[in-house]
Amino acid sequence: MSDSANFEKLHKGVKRWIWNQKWASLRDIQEEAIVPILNADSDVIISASTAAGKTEAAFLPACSKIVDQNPDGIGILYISPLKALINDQYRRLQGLCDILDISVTPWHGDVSRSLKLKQQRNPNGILLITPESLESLLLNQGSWTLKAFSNLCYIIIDEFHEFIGSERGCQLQSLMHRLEFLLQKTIPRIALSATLGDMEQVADYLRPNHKIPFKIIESTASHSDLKIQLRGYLSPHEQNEEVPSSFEKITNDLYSILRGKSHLVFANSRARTEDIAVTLSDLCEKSFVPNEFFPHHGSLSKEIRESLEARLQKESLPTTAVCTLTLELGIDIGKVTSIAQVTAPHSVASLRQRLGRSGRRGEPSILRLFIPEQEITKSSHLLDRLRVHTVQCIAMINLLLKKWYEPAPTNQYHLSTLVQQTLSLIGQYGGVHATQLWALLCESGPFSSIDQPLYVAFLRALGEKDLITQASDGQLILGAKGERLVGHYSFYTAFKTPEEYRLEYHGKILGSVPIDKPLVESQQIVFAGKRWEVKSIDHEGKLIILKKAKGGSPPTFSGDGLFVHDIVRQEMRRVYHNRSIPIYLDEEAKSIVYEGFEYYHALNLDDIQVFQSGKTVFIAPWLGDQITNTITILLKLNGLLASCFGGFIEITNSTTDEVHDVIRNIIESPKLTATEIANYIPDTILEKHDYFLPKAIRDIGYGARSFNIDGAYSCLNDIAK
DNA sequence: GACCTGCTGCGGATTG
Repeated sequence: MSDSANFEKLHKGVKRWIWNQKWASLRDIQEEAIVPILNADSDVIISASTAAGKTEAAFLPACSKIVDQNPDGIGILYISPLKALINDQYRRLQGLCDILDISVTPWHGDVSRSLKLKQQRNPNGILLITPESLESLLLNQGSWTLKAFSNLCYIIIDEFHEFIGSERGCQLQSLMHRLEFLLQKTIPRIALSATLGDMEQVADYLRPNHKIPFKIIESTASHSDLKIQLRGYLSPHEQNEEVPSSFEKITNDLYSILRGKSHLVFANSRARTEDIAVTLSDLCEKSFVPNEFFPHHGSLSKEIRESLEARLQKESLPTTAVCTLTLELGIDIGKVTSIAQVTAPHSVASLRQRLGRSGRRGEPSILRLFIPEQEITKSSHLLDRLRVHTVQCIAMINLLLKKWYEPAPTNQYHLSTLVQQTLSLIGQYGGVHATQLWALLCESGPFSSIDQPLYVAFLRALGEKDLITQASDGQLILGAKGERLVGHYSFYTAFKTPEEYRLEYHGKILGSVPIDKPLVESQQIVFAGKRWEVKSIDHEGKLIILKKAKGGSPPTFSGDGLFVHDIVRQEMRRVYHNRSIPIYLDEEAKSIVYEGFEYYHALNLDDIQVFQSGKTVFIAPWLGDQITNTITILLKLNGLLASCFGGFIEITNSTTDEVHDVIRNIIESPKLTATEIANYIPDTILEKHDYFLPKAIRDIGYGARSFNIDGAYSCLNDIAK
């Protein structure tokens, strides 16, 4: 530790723990974090990849501080998006905290009541909690919370990037703000984040009102080397027995490439995840070898997922997890040999996170993309001919190498979360004046897009639904319906979850399927990587009993669309324009992408954005889904039969002349606002509590989230020129 | 073409 300038500033117990670890030196982020955290006069953002020692960078100085000051009550509040991560960190912090004689308490829905009671009687040390459990503490135990946290020194937020831009992130911002208001002091926030994009934006999200300064600590340690291969697979036009489909070719290749070592296969959807896992497991059975391919996604039971995570962690048996974004998050599964991505990734940021899972000590990260495309026939669609899936992958890899990542959406209203936070505050204090609510939540809090008149209309709407009511002294209190809503445990989450049926075999729950995509008796399905038949359905108890079977395909899961960003589509256009074929393409992918380039230039898409094919007119904005959707709706409102897919707008039964006329008409007419466009959308209920709001208010949030007016008009202006 | 996260308080039975 002789090269460390700040090591001596740590508490002697902390230094003893570091010596016990036999570390040769502190990592760069750990060294740099010591002074700003000990000073405790600013927020700190520690940004580094997985396994770079972020946890220690935050806790070594933070623990030094609370041991030195020895405050009554809880000294450090750690907030995590995952219960599993709290359990991991609880184990990791034991050794350090034993030496320092400070207690660590995990606090989430699965933690036993006895452990919580112990902490409630004698609050102290470090508390590890989820946002939902913190919500419950503020709402139900306001006075205990005030006492327990009165000497709080730090709030540490793990996996902070997971929160940015979401309803849950907005809830977290509000909870931290409410806690500071309750304690009447500012608590330094320490955010641990992956290196994804603009760190100034991260700081802005960490403390939107900028009450104290922030310090950004980014790891300079470079990522390990990266090896990429993009493999193309053509699906034959006509399905027959002799020619294998691209799915068969992909699963055969996955089997031969991956078997024998440990890997992650990202397949983008739960249905495809199940399909691939069961096909690979069938291949093992056919070859009389033990199965080593297992699915992992959010609809599988906790037991099934945890046993797979444990098998990966143990590293004693070769194990490949075919997974959705569940294994992209920070659960500790060790490193795998390689990553396989089947079909194009949704975002550059998620591709980066997935890559971070591969590359054992000193080994390079290995990424193989398996991208299917359709064989071209006379009737092939424009998107197939342009080979957009393959080109999207190339564009995303280009951006990944440039270290560009999708920024989080800003200026969202999060009205549903505002319903939750308003009710929670009223529940916490018993009665609150409207002006106090607005001052806390909107003026100084995270809902800064909401001005006073809008909030008054919003409160009136809650009153009409009997969620709140006004007492004789003018204070707002919970209405009968509000009491019921706030009193139920489902109130603590900011996000909506659909109703589900549980799937059971031999008394064991395997997982769940959404209720709006029902299964029928004797239907054969694939689930948890195995084949089943539905034996019986108990609609009352929402339970489906399974028996073993031989056939079947995965059930339908529900989900929303995901937006591709403007920069990705612009990079795709650059790829077409340059016609450069990357060296990491295999022969099939090369010829596929070559076909796409030829078609792009045959249509002269470098110069033309509107073109006709038969009775259909296409528009190629080369922009993200948000702007493309906005333009599509503007065209529809002007009488065209427009729809969009994959970044292209398709107008049936029209001509380029007619489309140009309509575009001219749109840009010469008064510009519509996002809210005005949302007025035309019949169903704008998206988030958990949207149902309580009148359409006029809901549309404000919906419009801001779904449309980009300036982007759409500027694109239409370009086309008109 | 479509991802993920999370949750209380109480009654009653059982055990030491």
